[in-house]
Amino acid sequence: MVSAVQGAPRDLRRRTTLADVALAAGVSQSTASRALSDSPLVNADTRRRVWEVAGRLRFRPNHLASSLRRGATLTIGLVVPDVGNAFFARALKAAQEALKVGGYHVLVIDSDRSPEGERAALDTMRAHRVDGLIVATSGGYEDVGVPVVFFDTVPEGNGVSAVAMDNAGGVGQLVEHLARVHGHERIGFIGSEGSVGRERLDGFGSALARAGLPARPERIRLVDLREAEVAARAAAHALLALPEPPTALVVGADTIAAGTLRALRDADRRVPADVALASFDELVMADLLDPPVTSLDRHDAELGRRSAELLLSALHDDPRAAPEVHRVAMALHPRRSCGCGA
Amino acid sequence: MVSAVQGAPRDLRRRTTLADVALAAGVSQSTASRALSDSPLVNADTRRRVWEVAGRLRFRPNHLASSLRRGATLTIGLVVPDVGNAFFARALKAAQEALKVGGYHVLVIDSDRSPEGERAALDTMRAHRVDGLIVATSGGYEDVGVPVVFFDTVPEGNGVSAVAMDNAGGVGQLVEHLARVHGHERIGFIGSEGSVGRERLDGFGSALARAGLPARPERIRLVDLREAEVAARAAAHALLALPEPPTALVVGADTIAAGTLRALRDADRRVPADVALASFDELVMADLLDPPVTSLDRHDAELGRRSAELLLSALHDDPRAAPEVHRVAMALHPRRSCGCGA
DNA sequence: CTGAAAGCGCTTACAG
DNA sequence: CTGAAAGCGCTTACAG
Repeated sequence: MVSAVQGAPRDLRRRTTLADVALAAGVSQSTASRALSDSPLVNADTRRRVWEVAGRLRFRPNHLASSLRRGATLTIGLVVPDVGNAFFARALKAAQEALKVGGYHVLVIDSDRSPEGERAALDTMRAHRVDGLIVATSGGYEDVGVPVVFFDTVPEGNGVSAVAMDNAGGVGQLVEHLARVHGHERIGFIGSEGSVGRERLDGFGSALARAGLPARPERIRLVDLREAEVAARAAAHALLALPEPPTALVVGADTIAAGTLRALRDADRRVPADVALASFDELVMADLLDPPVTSLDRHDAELGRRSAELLLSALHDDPRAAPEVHRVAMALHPRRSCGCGA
Repeated sequence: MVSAVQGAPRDLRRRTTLADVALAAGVSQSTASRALSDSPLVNADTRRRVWEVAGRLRFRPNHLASSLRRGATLTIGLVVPDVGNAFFARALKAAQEALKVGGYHVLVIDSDRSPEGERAALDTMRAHRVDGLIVATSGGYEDVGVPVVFFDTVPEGNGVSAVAMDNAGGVGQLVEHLARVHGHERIGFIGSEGSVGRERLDGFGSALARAGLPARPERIRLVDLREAEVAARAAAHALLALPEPPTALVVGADTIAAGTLRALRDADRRVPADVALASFDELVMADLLDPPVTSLDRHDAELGRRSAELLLSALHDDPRAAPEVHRVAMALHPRRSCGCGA
């Protein structure tokens, strides 16, 4: 049976409360509470009886009341730049699964990739008295007074726990592959703004240097991730219009790769024959694209899961445990777009 | 500045409470409360003073306490089969945005596509005293006693509000296009289990009949969405191995399309020359696939947004308003995989 | 316009 | 092992 939106008047069908259970079980509210929390302080028969009555009356303890009283909500706040994005959606899913094991639930708020949005999200988290936070920051982070684990980004400062990809190392692998294996010397880069983008950009610079290639500022473009596909398309067109256009492109995100592929198609450039392409993020269904796009392996779920685990250990084990920064190593997955394969 | 995971001992840095604000502002707690809720019952000067003090002390009202007292949490529960899935992730994002306007926050729980997971999710929602629910059911729904809007699925029974795609009509368009425009007579179907899958399957049957084509049970396969890509690949192989294999395939989801494309590639079938393909859901970056896949347009965000709006109106306007079922009409987006285009 | 007091539904010292 | 009572931090009749 399914409830109508109209439902019954709130007042009549009062929810059953602990007092109701205690009354029906013929014990005090204290005892009922202890019985239901499986306290050893309660007689086995009493416990059984209380549980039985609670079941019969369909008692669901009011989480608000118990949280208020105990000063803990068993709720974790997750702040992400964009829940609709595949990376964050999958990380969320994995974090949620890991937190469920510890009995925690998740309040997710989307910061919309803006510092103000993030501050508003953190405000709400504070009002909801979350026990801990997992934050992929867009630059608006401020202390909420509960344990935090950052993910995706690693903010500057000490005493911070974080789980992030090895951004610089990952981009390095892409550049190295294009340079060493495929002999490219004019490599362009389309990246993103923000701290993750900056790490990837830095990685690009260092990798060029290591490969003995000149750094040419005009071959670098940064886009706003809020409009990545469109902006990347424009950026790619700009790179193709250079007097000496790049023969290979490294792009800093899957959405940027999509925009870039469209630009290459607009401009009738074959990939990889005319321009090679390698993307940091693996594209969804990368193997089915035309051409399949070379990228680093994804670690969406792993990042989510590990952040959750780190937070759980901060919450449970030793609250003063040394903060840890985990960098997830990235592995290259060559496909046709860089020039590999058939 | 960024907080360490260790943080300060909970006991010392007590959060500032309404009583603190009242004390510092030299008013009673009642007046402080009224001032902060912008009640007209309070003197303008008093109000200003209280606000000023609250700001200075960085007062954040405890949402648990006010929810407990007022009997409303301003929180909406969203139950989805799989938050990591693009459709649900985007619908979630849109629902969240629409609910934010009404001052509501969202507690999301993943049911993992199982009735038990859904029941557990609903139990948690009840414990958290959400004010309303948006549910994409996996078959475990039971009344929680708050207004509900279903989305994606339309449960049987009266008095239910729901927003869903026109599943039967959508599949009908795909079949009709393959039959009428491209002349296919042997059309296979790979769909999914569950109520949405059933509607799409039914739509397939009716559309075949309308097109005057025979219904051949062996040309139909249903897969479990929890392993859609793998299962669809196997199902497609099975269809290709039939004595009279289909010359065109209609698939009931984007993930099924992905598995099917891989099977066609395994079997060296060209698309659309050997086998045409049309998918219900648009694939991510559909235009960049090899080949671009014909599908219906996506309405992820629209479904999320409209569910949220329906719930808001049930919550605010008239609690006894007649339940509404919205069916979103689907539009065909022909691409190369069905035989259209260059 | 303001304040003292009750109460939302729990949990947990405290006293037996 | 059990119960009476206090209290978590708010909001809101009720009385002035």
